[in-house]
Amino acid sequence: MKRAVQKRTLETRARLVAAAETLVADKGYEALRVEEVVLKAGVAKGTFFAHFRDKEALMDQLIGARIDGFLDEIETLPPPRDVAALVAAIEPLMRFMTCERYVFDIVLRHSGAALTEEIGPIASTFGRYDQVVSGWLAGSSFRRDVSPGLLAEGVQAFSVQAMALHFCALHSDRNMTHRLAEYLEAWLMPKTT
Amino acid sequence: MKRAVQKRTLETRARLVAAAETLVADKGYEALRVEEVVLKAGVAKGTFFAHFRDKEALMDQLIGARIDGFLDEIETLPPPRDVAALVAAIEPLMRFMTCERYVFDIVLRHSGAALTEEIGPIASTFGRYDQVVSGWLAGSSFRRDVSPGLLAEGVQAFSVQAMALHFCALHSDRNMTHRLAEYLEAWLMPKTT
Amino acid sequence: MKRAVQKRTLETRARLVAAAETLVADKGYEALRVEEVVLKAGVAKGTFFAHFRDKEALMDQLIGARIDGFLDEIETLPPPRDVAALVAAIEPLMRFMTCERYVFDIVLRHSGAALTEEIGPIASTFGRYDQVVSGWLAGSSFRRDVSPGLLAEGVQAFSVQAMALHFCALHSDRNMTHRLAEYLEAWLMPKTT
Amino acid sequence: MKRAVQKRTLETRARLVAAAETLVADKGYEALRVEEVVLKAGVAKGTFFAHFRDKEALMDQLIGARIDGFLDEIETLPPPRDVAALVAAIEPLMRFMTCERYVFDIVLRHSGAALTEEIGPIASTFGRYDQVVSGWLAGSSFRRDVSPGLLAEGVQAFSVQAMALHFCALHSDRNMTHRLAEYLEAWLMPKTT
DNA sequence: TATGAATGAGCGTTCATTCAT
DNA sequence: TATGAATGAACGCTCATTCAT
Repeated sequence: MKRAVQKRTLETRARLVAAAETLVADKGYEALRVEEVVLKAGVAKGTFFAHFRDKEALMDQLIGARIDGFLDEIETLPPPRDVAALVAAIEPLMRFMTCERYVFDIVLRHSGAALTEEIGPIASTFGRYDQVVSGWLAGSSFRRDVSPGLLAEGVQAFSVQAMALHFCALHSDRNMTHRLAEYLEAWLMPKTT
Repeated sequence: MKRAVQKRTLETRARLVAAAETLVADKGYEALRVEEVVLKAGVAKGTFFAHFRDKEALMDQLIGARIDGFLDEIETLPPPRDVAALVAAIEPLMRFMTCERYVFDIVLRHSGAALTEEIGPIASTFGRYDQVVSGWLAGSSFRRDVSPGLLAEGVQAFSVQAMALHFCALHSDRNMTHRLAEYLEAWLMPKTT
Repeated sequence: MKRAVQKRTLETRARLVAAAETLVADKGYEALRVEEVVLKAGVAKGTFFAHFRDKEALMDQLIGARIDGFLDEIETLPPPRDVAALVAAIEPLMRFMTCERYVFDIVLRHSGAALTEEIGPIASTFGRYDQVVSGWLAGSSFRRDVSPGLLAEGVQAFSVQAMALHFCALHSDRNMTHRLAEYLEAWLMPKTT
Repeated sequence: MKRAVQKRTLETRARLVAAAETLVADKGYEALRVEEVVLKAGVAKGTFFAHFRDKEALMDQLIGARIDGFLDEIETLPPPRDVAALVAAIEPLMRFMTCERYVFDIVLRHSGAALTEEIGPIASTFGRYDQVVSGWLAGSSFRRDVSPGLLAEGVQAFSVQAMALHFCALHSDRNMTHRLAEYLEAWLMPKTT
């Protein structure tokens, strides 16, 4: 009995998410309006707020799902052997995160939450991300004098830095990944001197 | 004649800034309202926008000035010999930048602008910051296999990471600097492998 | 200079009130929607709330103005010589106040506020009302063993009672005034023990 | 079989009422939410509306029961000999009715319903109240030139007036009863002139 | 009877920004 | 430059009530 009810709930929630995704695909994340979402989903406004604490919660859900998709993709890849491969693996995800300044801001705002108790969709992806990268770095030819976990955190820090600069400098596509590559070369490679 | 006008202009601007600073000291940055600023400064709302492109421009001014103050302090310090000293030197600045999530967000938003043409107060401070840190790292016992400029960018990336996590994890004061120290140990020390 | 600005303000306010009055004439007070008012007045929603604290404040204004109109009428009348004349004088006002349950409720809610500092339009009319009735009762053949002011308060109390019952009992028009007449006969006439 | 069902029905209803009373004792009448009632009672929202036509019906029930309690108390009293005694007898009831503006509004809304067919709990209490007061006034030294029934209605009218003013004027406790005493002195006492 | 997800209209609010004077 | 009324698009929220199961 409880199941049946939950089913309806899940359906409604799915309808809201689907409607939102359609709208995002059309106009982007920043332009998303709660009004339009409920209209397209064919539900009442109150229903929206019964499912999502606020608009930001929907964004968390939406963006988190997208990131998870990229991580699924990334997890299928073999551990990168060098920085170039690592950057290439991460690139699609970074490109998504920087598709809109608005998206990047949201991601950043949730980036550290992984350490808190109330973990939302985006925050969870950071956990996955760390695990994946840590795994790669654990059994690799990369630097080994520090723990893979710390290395992974550094990769995250440099990724964020590269993405942040992406919004300021001349927006050539190459810059972001090139900059990241340069960072990681210095961060991950065993001492060559 | 021109001078007289400029003088009045500067006075008005100064009055606005002073009013804003008083309000910030009282309620913090996020709670600052243009309404209150013009009220306290004794000018009309329209006047505000004759002096500042938008509210963000005032924030830029306000926060930039504070950061510059910290940098003045930092520049008087002798080059740090180890990571601990480096972290200690940076700490007051980091503490200010994380006094409010809102402030941190603004700082981040302007952090990369240094590479752009239109450089605002906050962006300028990043330039100064980079120079100071680069200078420190240039003639030091820290890692030398990469350029001081790149090293400085790394210090910035890790600082941001540490500050970002500060807002999520359990907010003990120690965490932020400890985490940064750990990062920088791995980033700045000559690799021993 | 200040005057010119105030003029615009007053015009806008007048436009809002006029729009509201048109809508009320059409659909009644309860059906009044802020949305429709601003639409008809051709102003932004924010403007409405810059002029009226909330919807209730507009209602206060609207209903207060109507009551004032009735009081203007009442003031032109000669002091009533008997209860029948008194009731007849008051009747149009009572009829307005009971035109909608919603209106009566608002009037009641503001009825006693005359004694407070923050006196709104409706509350002010109660002051006028009291003065008018007191004046009538002062030099009259009505009961004189209590002050005219107290007598007037009693008239108010019985009017309210009659109106309140109007909404419950069988809604014949005669009831309200008849009941009031009966009350006032007992309240105002010299006691004959 | 029917009995068993009725029993369960009554139990559920009692649970709802008990839950509501607890909540009211805690936060007052106005803050009562159906949501919280069903939560505390451990039933579904729909169940609430299977037992009460609407929220107002529960309020009617709740407040009516309280008033009945006061009337029980009042009925044990000997007929008051003077206005002071009468006011003292009524005072606890008036104090309850003015414990919240919200309560007073509800009471008022139901006050005249006694004359209608569909008599709810609160309306019934007004019937009792009228009977009690009429009884007191019937065989008393109070005014006798008008019927006890009419006198009782006047007492009601003045009580309402006193209570209404209680919400506006300076909220000293004395005002309400003092004002009522003054009213009733003029309303109930035989002509003294 | 019981369930509880869904309804839904509308209010209040926000506040940086604009523009006619 | 200065003025300050007006803008305006959403968001959040409310919460009693309904209805399909």
